[in-house]
Amino acid sequence: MGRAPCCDKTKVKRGPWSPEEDAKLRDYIEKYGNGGNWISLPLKAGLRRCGKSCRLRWLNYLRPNIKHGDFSEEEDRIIFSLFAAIGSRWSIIAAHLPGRTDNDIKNYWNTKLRKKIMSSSSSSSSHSSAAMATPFLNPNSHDVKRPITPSATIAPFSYNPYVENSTTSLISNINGFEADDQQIFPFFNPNYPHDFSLEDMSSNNNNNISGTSGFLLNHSMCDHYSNHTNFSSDVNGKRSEIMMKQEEMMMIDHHIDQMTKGYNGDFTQGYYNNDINGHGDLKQMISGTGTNSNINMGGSGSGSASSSSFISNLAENKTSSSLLKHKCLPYFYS
DNA sequence: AAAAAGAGCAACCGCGGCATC
DNA sequence: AGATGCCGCGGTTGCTCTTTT
Repeated sequence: MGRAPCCDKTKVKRGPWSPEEDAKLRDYIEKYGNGGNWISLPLKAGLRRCGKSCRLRWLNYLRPNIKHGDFSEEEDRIIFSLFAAIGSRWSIIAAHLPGRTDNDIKNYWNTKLRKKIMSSSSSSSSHSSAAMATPFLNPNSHDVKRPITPSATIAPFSYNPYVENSTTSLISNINGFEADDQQIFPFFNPNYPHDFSLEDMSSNNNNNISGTSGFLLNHSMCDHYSNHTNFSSDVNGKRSEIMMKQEEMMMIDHHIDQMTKGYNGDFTQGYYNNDINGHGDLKQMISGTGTNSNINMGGSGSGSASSSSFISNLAENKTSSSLLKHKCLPYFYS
């Protein structure tokens, strides 16, 4: 006994949308929105279409700021990296590519990128972004563990104290990796003989990971740092790994350093801001509460320090137990 | 020039999860 | 607590256009 159909298929039009239908749908949504109910929308908008079809048409084609056309190399790189990290969760990947839809990315992957990977994986020792994603193409691989799906671990939209918007953050979704380090590491980093720290990168000028965007922190590291702050890998009772950009690691490092040295005042003055770290996760990641506790860099407080001086200032404050010295997995996206 | 094969992509389908009753 | 309805997602289909034979 299956689910009842969402609409009467014999009474709705199917197949390609005409310009007239597009105009009706666009006009209606621009005036009234979808009213929180796609099923009833077609009737109100004067369309003989299934509500799901309307939703799809709007989200994938008519919505403002949709980007059509060729993907850039940077977008390729982001897709490869995220695919390597989280697999075929297209909506999450799409959230990191403004203007691109999950459907677009999925199609692009199936028609272009997968072939690119196949050719890349056949060449033996590639360190390319494409090669990083190859493990997913071989589900029987003994070397690689796929992350189990979020639905099997935690609800995808359940509260996550590390993020302000759980629906769009990669960090929230990386919680799907409910596995231990030994499983995660070879999966995520199949092309590197060992893992790297941020310090390795700066001191050795290690070209192998030039272009990396950040690191995957395993839950052991998160647990370690939970001694200093509320920064912890425990989310809703589930252990999880966290992806962080280099500057985010530096900021947390500095925060911990200050606390270790006895500073226990309010970390309210912002050198945290979106301009620097690119997304809004860090604030709650550091504070654990989502209320205040931003890090105080100790500068003028303008919050507008340039990213480079800001990072170098932070790097000078590294402690011996620095986060920056931990071996982590490099990852590659914007 | 015509047929076949391949590529690209919009749209459909059904399932899982969440919200509500 | 269970039933129901809706949304969102990922896999798949099938149409159209292009390339190859």
